[in-house]
Amino acid sequence: MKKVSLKDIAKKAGVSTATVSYVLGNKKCRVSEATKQRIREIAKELNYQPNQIAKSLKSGKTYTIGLIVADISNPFFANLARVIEDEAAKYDYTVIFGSSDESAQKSWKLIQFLQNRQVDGFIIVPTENSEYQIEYLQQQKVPFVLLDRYFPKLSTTNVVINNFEVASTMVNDLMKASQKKIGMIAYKNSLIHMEERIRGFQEASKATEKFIERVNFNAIETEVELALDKLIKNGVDALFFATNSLAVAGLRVLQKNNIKIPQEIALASFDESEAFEFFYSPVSYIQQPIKEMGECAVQLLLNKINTGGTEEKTEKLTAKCVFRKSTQK
Amino acid sequence: MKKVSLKDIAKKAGVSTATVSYVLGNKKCRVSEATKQRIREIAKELNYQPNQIAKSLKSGKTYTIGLIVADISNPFFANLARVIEDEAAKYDYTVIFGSSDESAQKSWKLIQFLQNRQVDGFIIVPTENSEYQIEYLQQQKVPFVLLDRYFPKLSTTNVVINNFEVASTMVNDLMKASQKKIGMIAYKNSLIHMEERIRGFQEASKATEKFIERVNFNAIETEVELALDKLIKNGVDALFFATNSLAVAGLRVLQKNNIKIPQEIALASFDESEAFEFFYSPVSYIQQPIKEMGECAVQLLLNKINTGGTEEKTEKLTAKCVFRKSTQK
DNA sequence: CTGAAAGCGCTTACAG
DNA sequence: CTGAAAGCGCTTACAG
Repeated sequence: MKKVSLKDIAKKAGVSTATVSYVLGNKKCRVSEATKQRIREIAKELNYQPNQIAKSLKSGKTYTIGLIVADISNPFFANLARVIEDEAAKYDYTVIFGSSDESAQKSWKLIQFLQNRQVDGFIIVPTENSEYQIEYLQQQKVPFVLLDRYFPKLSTTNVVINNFEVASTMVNDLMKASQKKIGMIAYKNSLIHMEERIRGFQEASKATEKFIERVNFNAIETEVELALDKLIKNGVDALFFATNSLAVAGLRVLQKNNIKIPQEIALASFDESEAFEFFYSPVSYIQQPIKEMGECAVQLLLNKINTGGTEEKTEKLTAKCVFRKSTQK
Repeated sequence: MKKVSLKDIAKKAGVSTATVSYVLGNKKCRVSEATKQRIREIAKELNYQPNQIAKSLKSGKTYTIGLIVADISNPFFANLARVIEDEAAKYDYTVIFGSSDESAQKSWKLIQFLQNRQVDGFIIVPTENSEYQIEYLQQQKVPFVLLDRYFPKLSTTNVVINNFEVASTMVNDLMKASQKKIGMIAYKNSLIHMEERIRGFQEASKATEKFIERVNFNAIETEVELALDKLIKNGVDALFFATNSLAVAGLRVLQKNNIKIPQEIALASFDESEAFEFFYSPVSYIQQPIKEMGECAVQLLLNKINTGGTEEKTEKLTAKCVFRKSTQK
C-alpha cells in the first residue's frame, strides 16, 4: 500500500497540489468552500498523512531536539530524559537522545549523528574534555543548552543546581551523627558539578578530620569497595556519597560487611534511588528538582530556537535535602 | 553559518553536484583520481555533513525505528528501550520512542505521529483495546514486531516469554514457605501476559486456598494497599506479585505495617527492582531476559524491513527464577 | 479564485 | 570520463 501524497489527492480532486497544500494547511487563500470541502473529504477518505520529512526539507525545521545525557542507565538521567520528552511534546517537538556514558568520544559521535538528522537544537549534559564540542556548536551557531554541568570558561546557557550549598547543608546534618571523622566518595571527574559538591563537603566538614576518595565511573563496583575499605580503616563514622550510583554500590558493600547504619557509620547521598527507601536504615538524600531542570532546559532551548536569541544565561535551581534515619544517631 | 551542501562543494570544485554525490557516496563511477581527491579535500575543508532529511526523502528510508512501550517510568521498559536502542545502533538505526502509559488512545497518537516521521518500522508493547491499531498497521503493510504481549487472534510477529511456566515455577517455590493460603496481586488487564501469569499461579497453587486481587494501573498505590489489607484479613501467608511496580507498592505497605517477611508472609515477584535487593528480606523474583528480548525484537524487525518478508512467527524466550530470602521459611 | 513553477538537498538513470 | 535532468513530497511567492 503506497503512502498517499498531496499529488494523489490533487489528482482525485482535479486541482493542483498547491491548492491541496493550501487547504490542508489552513493557509488563508481564496479557495471556494466547495473545493475546500471536497479536498478535505478526499484527504480523509484516503487517510492522508503528511510526510514530515518533506516538510522538514522544505522548511529547514525538524521539530526535533537532540538530547545527550551522561548515563541513561542512571534513574536520575532517565527521569530527566522523560521530563524533557514530555515538556518538548507539549510544543510538538520530538526528542531524540543518546547516552555518552561519560565518554567525550561517544558524545562527539552523537553530536555529529544528531546534526545530520537536522535536529533544531541540543540539550547536553557535557562530559569531561568535551569543551571543543561545545565550541564547535557555538561556532556553527547551533542552538543548545547545557544541563547539570557546564564549563566555567565558556559563555553558554546552562541549567544547574546549587551543588555547593546543598552539599554543605546535607553534610552539616550528617555531622551531627559523626564524632570526628567523615568521608566522601566522589567520581574522578573534574567537572564543575562534582567539584562543587566536594567543595560543599569540605566547607561543612571544616573542623573535622576528613577523607575524600575518588573512583572511576567505569569501575564503580570494585573501586567503591576499595574506597570504602580504605575509609573504614581510617575510622570514618560518617559517609557522604556524591551520586546515587556511588551510594548504591556503597550500600551493597556496607550490607555485605554488616555495618550498622547509622550507629557505626551515618550516611547521606546525592540523588535518589529506590534502594534508599527500602534499605533497613532509610538513607538521607539530596533531591534534585528534576522536573524543573528538564522543563527549564526545554524552555530555554525553544526560546533560542524560535527567537534566534544569543543571550546566554545560567539558571541555578534549588535542590533540597530529605533527612531520614541514616543521619540520626 | 549556513550548512554546507553538495552544491557548495560542487561550485568550489567546479564540477556538478552529481559528481560530488558519486565521489562522497563512494559509488563506482569513472571519475579521475585527481578530481576525487580534490572533492574529498574540499568536503573536509568545509566540514561537509550530508543532510539525512534529504537522503530520506529521496530513498524513502529514514533508518529510524518507532518504539512504543507501555510505561517508560518502569525500569523494565526503560531497560528494554535501552537495549533496543543499543541493538538498533549497531545497524545504524535510530530509535524514536514514546510511552503509551497503558492507554490505547495515547498509543494511537504515537503511532500516527511516528508514521508521519516516516519510521521504517515499529516495535510495540501493545495496550489493551489496541487491536485495531495493529490491524491498521497490517493493512498499511508497515513492518512491526510486538513485544511482551500480543493478541492471540491476530497473526503477528511477537517476542514474548514463558509467562505461564515461569510463574508456576516461582509459585511452587513460594508455596514451600506457605501453610495453606496464598494471594496474588495482578493488574486489572486482560492482556495475554497478565492472564498467563495468573494461569501459572492458579496451576501451581492448585490444592491451596487462593485469592487474586486485581488493581488498576492508574491508582496503583491506593489500590495495592486496599488489596493487601483484604488479603491479610483473609489470612494469606504468601504473596505473588505480577510485576515489579505492584511489588514495590506492596513492599511499602508491608514495611509500614511491620509485617515480618518471610515468617508472617513469604513473597515473590515478577521482574526486578533495586528495592528487592535492599529490602531487609531480599525478595525472590522472576528475571526476564531483557537483553535477548530487545535484541530479538530488533533482529526480527530489521529482517522484515530489509527483506520485506511477510512470514509471522512468535519467539518465546525463557525467564528464570532468582530465589532469595523472602521465599524461605 | 486557482495553478504553474521553483526550490529544499540529495540520488541515479541516462545522455553525451 | 562527466554533467544535465528528473524526482522524492512538500511549500509559497508569483502570475494569470
